[in-house]
Amino acid sequence: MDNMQETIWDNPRFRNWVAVARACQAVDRTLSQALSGLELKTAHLDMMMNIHRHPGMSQQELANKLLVGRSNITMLLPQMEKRELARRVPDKKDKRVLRLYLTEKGEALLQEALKIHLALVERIMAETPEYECDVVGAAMNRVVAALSADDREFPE
Amino acid sequence: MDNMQETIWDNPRFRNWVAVARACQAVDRTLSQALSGLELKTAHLDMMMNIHRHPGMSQQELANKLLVGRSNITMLLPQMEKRELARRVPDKKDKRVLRLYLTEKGEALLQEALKIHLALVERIMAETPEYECDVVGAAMNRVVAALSADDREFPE
DNA sequence: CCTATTCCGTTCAACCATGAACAATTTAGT
DNA sequence: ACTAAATTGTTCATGGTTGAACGGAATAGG
Repeated sequence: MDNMQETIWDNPRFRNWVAVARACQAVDRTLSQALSGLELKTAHLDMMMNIHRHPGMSQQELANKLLVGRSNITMLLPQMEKRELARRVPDKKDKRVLRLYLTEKGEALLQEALKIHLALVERIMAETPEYECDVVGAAMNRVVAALSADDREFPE
Repeated sequence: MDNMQETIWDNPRFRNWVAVARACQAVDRTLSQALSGLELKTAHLDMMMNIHRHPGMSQQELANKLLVGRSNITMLLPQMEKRELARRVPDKKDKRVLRLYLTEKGEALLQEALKIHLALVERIMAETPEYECDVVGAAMNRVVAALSADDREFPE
């Protein structure tokens, strides 16, 4: 009768999601170590990846994409500006917003970091055939969609 | 010619892994909010899940499973002891180790938290057929295996 | 038996992330 | 035009996480 509490571990969706969370944490930790040679934190890399993909985005838009608070962006940006990896340009139309761009130095460092990141991803996915990777990615996109449906709009 | 820098986004493994990391972060954030009603943090839930599955484990073993430092366990445990959710029992054989157990109150709270967690997982996985969930879980287990192969032993 | 090494848990200082409160600016309602 | 509400970025106090250094305890090798 007490096996009711055990039932949850036999639930396929639950057990498999736990595997996802576990893998994600392990990869994050490994990536952090791999990036230490570039004096780069994963938070900075995530920012640079998004600014690279969407030049001129505001801090608010960046915070939404990274799923963090605006204050987080405010705290992290000065470090990147001092290293001359990114710039904040005031918007002409709206004097409240600052638009973000990567410098040449930032783009160069991003490429180095992406090489490391790509190498790690290919190592952990080496045993997984490409069509299975697509199945995984599609499932994860549905996860994000399911959450953004209720929570709020989720721009892409 | 500058499309070389874009190539990485076209890499299936990289793009799909980014989706995994994104989904994981979104779910973590949503779960944190969902657990706030129980006055419970995800870190505490992870600890309780592992202690429930492996009663009598040491703090060191717990830290290894959670992929965190030992100090993290030391900082978190007193809060749970004050709430009478867990106990630390000195080992008779080895006076260095403290063995961890959940109290009745802890087990009860864990069941409540797992209901919330399960409901969330089933919501985000609702659109994904069960056999695809297994594909995802198997791929993630290979990820952990690939990392633990080089880094260190990874007990399960 | 004695010493060196290893292991477990703790402490502490430094670093990060978070969310509420705030000033400046824009937008909406009337 | 004018006030009220909403938006953007910043500041700050709080709490969480980390890694190095430490003391106590067990183990290995003479």
